Amino acid sequence: MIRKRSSSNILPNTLGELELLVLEALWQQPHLDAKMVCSRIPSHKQPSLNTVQSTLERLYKKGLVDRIKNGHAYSYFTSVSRSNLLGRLMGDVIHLLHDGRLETILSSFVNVAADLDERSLNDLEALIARKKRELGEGEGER
Amino acid sequence: MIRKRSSSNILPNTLGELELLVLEALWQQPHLDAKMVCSRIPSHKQPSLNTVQSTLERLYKKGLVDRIKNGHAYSYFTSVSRSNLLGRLMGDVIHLLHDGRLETILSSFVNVAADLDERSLNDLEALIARKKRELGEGEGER
DNA sequence: GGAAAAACCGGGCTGCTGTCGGTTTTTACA
DNA sequence: TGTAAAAACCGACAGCAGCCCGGTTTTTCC
Repeated sequence: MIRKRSSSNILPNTLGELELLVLEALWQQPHLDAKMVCSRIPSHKQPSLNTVQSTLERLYKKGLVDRIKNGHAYSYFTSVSRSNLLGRLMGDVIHLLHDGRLETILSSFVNVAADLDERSLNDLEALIARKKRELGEGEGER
Repeated sequence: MIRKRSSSNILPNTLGELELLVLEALWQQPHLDAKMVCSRIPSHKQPSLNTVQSTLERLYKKGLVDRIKNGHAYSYFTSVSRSNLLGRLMGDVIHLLHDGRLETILSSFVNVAADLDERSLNDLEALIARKKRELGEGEGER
């Protein structure tokens, strides 16, 4: 019997359902204390205050929220923006599965974006154009 | 005590480390039996044959690999391409975190792609152009 | 100093993956 | 055809992460 290492989800620390709801609440309205966060969870899945506190604690340890003592209670706020987190998770997924060929990544993304209408594609083009400009200016950086 | 629902990772069925290694092996060389898959796992984390079999079974239930009886043993092969899976996972992440504004999604992605050089951006542009053309043709569909 | 509120601690439960051992079924071959 | 090897199948346990909360301690604020 060896039975040494175990588990290990390849995307480290994926989000749980409640964790997401909590983040959602804090993105919508930063600087809430645990009680406030709790009251902003959709009523049909209202957990207890303690549960919310556990969750906030875990998010804090993960670095997704930060907090400051505000009088008697902690005041929580997200330390990453929504698009920031989205980018991070996409980065994880990509890193996990890319095979070195950019084509793979790009076409996957464009297919994901396939549901999007034409305007979205235009938006994407605009963003790319901007990125290219930045790339051109900043040359030797990074 | 209520203690009803529990857990629920918001991204359902994320991949484990071994699962990924197995998929990797099958992408590289489809139609392997369990033994073959096992032998293609990097030696520093060689699991037992049974472990690999369990993993294949789980991947099968998840619909990520398929198999056919080939003589005495099953022959396994992936039922999703790498870029397909990548797209699916990205879709999950996006679905999880998008806020309705496309800008959020797109800018996240482009930032992820920030590491990419100019040629990548050109590739992406080309893909978008193609997508737009498809969109133009297929009009009233979907 | 005492009550109320918040933080903290610890523990139970679930679901998922990794890890196999042991048993049954199938195959192949002598 | 009978038997040994190989593969599938079954079931079990460990570990971890997330959910869920009751109870205790600490802090605050009159």
